[in-house]
Amino acid sequence: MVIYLEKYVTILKQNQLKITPQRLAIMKYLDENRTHPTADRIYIDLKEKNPALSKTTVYNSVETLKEHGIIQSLTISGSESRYDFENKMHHHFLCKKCGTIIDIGIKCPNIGKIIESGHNVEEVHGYFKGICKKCMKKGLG
Amino acid sequence: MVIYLEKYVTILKQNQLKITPQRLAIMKYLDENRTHPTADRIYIDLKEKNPALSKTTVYNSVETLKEHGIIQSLTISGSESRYDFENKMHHHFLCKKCGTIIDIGIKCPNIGKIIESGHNVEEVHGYFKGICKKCMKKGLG
DNA sequence: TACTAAATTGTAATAAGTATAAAGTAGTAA
DNA sequence: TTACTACTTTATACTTATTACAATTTAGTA
Repeated sequence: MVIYLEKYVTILKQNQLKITPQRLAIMKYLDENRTHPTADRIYIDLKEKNPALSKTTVYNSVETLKEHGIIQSLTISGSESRYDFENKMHHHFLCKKCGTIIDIGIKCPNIGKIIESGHNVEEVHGYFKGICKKCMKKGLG
Repeated sequence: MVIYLEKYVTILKQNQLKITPQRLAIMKYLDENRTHPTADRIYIDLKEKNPALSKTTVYNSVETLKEHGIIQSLTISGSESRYDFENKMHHHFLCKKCGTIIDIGIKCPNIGKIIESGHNVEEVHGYFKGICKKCMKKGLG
């Protein structure tokens, strides 16, 4: 059992963060659920096995993980933040029909230009919105 | 006086939208203030000259203008939507120090790939975050 | 085993945005 | 010009995401 959490323990140690069951559970959840969940979704799902979990802890934890570059957050849907265990640069596609957020494995080739112009770029977010392939096939587009 | 609003009247007519003083004021404000204001900012500034203005009207109006492609909205800062009279595709840079949102006049060259993969792309948003040129020069980076 | 700083928890507060219903107004047609 | 109707505006109440805060608990260390 513990062996499966080794991965997350290592990551927390590398970042000099305290190893708490809540952080481990959140990291495991995000690693295994690459659906870009909201803080509320994480909370509801993890509360099942850990009824003592507080929503504030979820917010605190994702904030900490984000600050250390362990996870990243998206604001694609506008109304709430979503979290992604993948920390390499990639883009996202939001389907307006089914709400699914799909990972788009491309890099932005424009960053160089922006850096050249004098800005210091720390984060890059590429969001596409429309109707996804599946919904198009169903004739929902 | 009226002559200056002609531009916005024409746009509303082209979109078969009713011409109301509130919509004209909001369009004029967004056209003249390319600072990507929030709904609240628009409301506060326009309320000065039109104390009867309602915040709901601002939300309703920007939503309508957005649906018709007259303006676009950004979710770069996470906590609230911002509005942009410019409706051509361009990207944005948010400075984490001074909060300024700078227009980046580049196009995303990746859209073709996403369309090829079967998705129907309706919106493209490119967000960069970091420290802007001005703040870097001030040594705030 | 005991200590301390950091993390967790529950509650309360804030802020952005939405729902609703009444009142007002723009566009149209007689 | 008038009257009509659908759409718009307004004010208020409500919802939802997130943050603030203070008390309690716990991880890491000596």
